[in-house]
Amino acid sequence: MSETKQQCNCKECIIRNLIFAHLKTTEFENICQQKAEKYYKKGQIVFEKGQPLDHLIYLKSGLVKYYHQNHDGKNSIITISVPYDAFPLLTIFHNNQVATYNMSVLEDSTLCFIPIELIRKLIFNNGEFAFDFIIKLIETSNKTIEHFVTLNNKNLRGRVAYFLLKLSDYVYFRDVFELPVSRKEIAEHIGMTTENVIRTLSEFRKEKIIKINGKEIEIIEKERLIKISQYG
Amino acid sequence: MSETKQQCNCKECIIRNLIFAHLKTTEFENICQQKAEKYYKKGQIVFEKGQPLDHLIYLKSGLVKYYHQNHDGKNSIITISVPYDAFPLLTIFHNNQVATYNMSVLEDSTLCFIPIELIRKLIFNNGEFAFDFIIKLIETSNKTIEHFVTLNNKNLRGRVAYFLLKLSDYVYFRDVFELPVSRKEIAEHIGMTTENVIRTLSEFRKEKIIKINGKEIEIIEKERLIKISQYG
DNA sequence: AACAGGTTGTGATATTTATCATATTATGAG
DNA sequence: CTCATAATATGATAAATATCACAACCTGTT
Repeated sequence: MSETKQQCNCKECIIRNLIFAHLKTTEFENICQQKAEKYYKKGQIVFEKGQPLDHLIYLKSGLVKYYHQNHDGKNSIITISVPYDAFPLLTIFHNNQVATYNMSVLEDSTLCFIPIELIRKLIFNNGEFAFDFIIKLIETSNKTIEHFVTLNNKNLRGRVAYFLLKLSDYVYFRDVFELPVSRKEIAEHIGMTTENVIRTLSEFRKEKIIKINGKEIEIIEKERLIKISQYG
Repeated sequence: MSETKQQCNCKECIIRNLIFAHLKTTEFENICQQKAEKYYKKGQIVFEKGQPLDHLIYLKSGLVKYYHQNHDGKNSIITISVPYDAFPLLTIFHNNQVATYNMSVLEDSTLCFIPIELIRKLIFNNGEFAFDFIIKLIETSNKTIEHFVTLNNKNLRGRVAYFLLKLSDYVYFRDVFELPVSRKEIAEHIGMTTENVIRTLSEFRKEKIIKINGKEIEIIEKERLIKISQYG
């Protein structure tokens, strides 16, 4: 991890439209001055369970995961989060500002750190900001809960199909992409074993639904994948 | 459902300490005047997916469930919610104020309806309220997400044990209680089939971990149940 | 180049869970 | 009260998934 020399001036930052849309100029400049932008290399850990969390950490570019580590060493990936995703809002002000799960970086990423204290003051002093913040919070937590409910109703093939479609539709916006995670991590996200994820991907390949070339996936028959995802 | 004649005067309402701790007297009186208290009988539906939701509906007494209805008619219970639980906060301001899941009443219950518009105004005008609201939101959504992650790492016996312990420790605060839900609903909450929930409860009975008398459950060997829950 | 360690891949087998069938017992409606 | 229906219960079997074993390949390091 290293702070970049050239920090963003925040003027055109996308996050501004998402949760900082209703800040006064001075408020925004204050945030921009106190923020810290940091660059993480693939695989680096941003924070771990038990660690104090006194910044709102949002993703500017790259890809990250939030995950639980279980007693027996197995992980559960709670969510894979794209730039400007609102998930980080769920990590702050929680559990006395001590992390209850881990965050690490799946692809080289730029993260923006904003002191929680600033966010707290904004909530207290700027009702419009507070409202935007609440809306985002509610949307993102319902989305995450929905994810788990959805998974619970799918079998192995359905889960793998669902995961591939999510990457295609919400992360890469195309039908050919490099898997940003290992088969093991897919398993940790959809609640299956690594072997069965590999096997299912191979099945899809044999059925000519997808092409596989190492980490590269090409979705050939999207319609069938959608069918399988819905219930297969 | 029927409105009760004698409405609560809100003076000693527990919710006041939870999310309305920092209201001015006038603000609180305003809420108290505009709220509506309603009584629901066991089994009644409070709202369904697709229905407009323009009230914050919190539970004063009784027990409720929030649940998804799947395409094939099967349900998934997202959470079972006790009085003054913060889960209702997640239901408002979401999806253009249209419900994305259902809510129904597990035991005869008294619900308090507060117009969302009042909440919105409070968020805008009272920073302390907004902050309390956000804290509760974050706590409850993390708790719900944690629930699903936890379940994913348990087998059938572990899930049933976990469910019984939750009822004992967070709902009834004792080791003897009446199950507020059918075996089918337990299955819908922990993601298993009804038959296997029944079978597992019978197993626990045969192993003298619990006693079963219809809906009444008595936990005899709590330590073993905890062990099974942790990983059985 | 050689090695260690992790990832991917596949088959055989064991285990877990779901499904189907059927009986018994509650519960609610009329 | 009586019937219909749902809930509980249990066994037999089928299906899904996990586990174990092993090989091939890739990647980074010395």
